[in-house]
Amino acid sequence: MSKPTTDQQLQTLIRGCEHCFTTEELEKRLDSGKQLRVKLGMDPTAPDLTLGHTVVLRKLRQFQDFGHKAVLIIGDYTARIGDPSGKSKTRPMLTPEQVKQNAETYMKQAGKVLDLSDEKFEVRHNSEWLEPMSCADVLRLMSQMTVARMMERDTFATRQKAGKEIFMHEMLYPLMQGHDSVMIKADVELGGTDQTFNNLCGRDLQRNANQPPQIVMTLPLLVGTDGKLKMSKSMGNYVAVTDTPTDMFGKVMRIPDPLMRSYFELLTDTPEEKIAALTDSPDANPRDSKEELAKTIIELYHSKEAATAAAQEFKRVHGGGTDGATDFESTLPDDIPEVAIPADMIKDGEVDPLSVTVHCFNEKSRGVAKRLIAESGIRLNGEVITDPQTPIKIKTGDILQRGKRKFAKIALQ
RNA sequence: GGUAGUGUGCCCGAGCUGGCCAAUGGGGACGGGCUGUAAACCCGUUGACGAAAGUCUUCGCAGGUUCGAAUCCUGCCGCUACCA
Repeated sequence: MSKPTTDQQLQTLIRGCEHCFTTEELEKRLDSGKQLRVKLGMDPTAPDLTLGHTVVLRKLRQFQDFGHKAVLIIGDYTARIGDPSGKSKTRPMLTPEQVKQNAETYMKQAGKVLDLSDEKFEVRHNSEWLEPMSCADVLRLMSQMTVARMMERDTFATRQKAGKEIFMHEMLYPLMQGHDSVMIKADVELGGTDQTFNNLCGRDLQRNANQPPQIVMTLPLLVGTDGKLKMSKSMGNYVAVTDTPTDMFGKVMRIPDPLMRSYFELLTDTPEEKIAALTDSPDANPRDSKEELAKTIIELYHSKEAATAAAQEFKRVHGGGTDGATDFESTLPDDIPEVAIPADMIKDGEVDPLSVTVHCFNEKSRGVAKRLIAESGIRLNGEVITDPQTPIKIKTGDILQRGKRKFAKIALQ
């Protein structure tokens, strides 16, 4: 394939971005023909990647495909502050070992999207230059920003308004992140829209350091499976890139319909016309469109076969209008975790319903198990358990079910 | 440093003229129903132990008053606002 023209690159790169500061600069920089250094910051505290992370990673990959270099910054030093965008208060200080381990996991997972070859990928830790800074260095850094400008930042502004505390050191975060850009001479920095301020900071600092300011491209935040909040691990509304095909399928099928379009746009390469046909057309059956979405995503992180298999399993388990095979056995998912039941829990082949429930599903007390049973939420081989008192007969291979989608395969010991 | 206010269960937030408070309400979460395991909607549950009666632990922390305290008093700590 011949080298794509500046214009082709530009069109592809801009697509899907929320903002680009500025497109003209990007065009000029691409036109120079040199390999651009495209920066992406990574927080070493959250090693499990979600589809939310992949939105930015996919963009980075596009740059790589055009021959540019991805520069991953591991924010091992900035993690000590904690990004003020997050709500979490004090962050535990990470040991170098933890950072290393987290970074490895990250890379392993990011590798599903990125090209990790040396000529297109570089990793740096920001402790490399932040750690040795003297107080004078920090003063110099701080003198480049005014309080007023800092307070413009939405998270600071809203917190201020809400009467929430803001700590001085938090204001250092954007500066440090910007300083990273200076140190690695970034041409472009990518990030979610919540990073806009931080990334723009880099432009100012670079300008002051007589560097051409980086182009800042921000990508939309992926809404989580709950349909409301930004996808994040802490909110539990995420799909992890390491999720099994079955899990991915189930989670994607459960997203609210209106989210389909953005998922297609941000997470897949599906061409616009097809997206329109699947999501906007009145003929499109939303269920089928969503299945298509789920399969497309699984293909990206697993394989085509896995995608098809997951779809079939889903149909079978949830009886999506198939041949009426509704007996209990045939509607079980494939991968039910096996739970060993300790011998002392069993008496004459019977167990106390409360104990097994707590044991199999890790409930936090017998009280919640009791409630679940009272609410007809616990089933043994498809039969609802009605009385928490009556011991139940149990044998290896039995299926205990909690709610709609938690299962455990009994294994007596 | 001064003055005023405030600190409640996963979160927000009532209660605070003492007992009827394990503590109203909302959100979230969970379970059931309806569905396309979507959304919306309806019903229910949401401190621990107990079959239950009941018992225990919980309203920033530590003491005190009282038959009895989330509620009153004292000290401490945190947060907020105004003033300095």
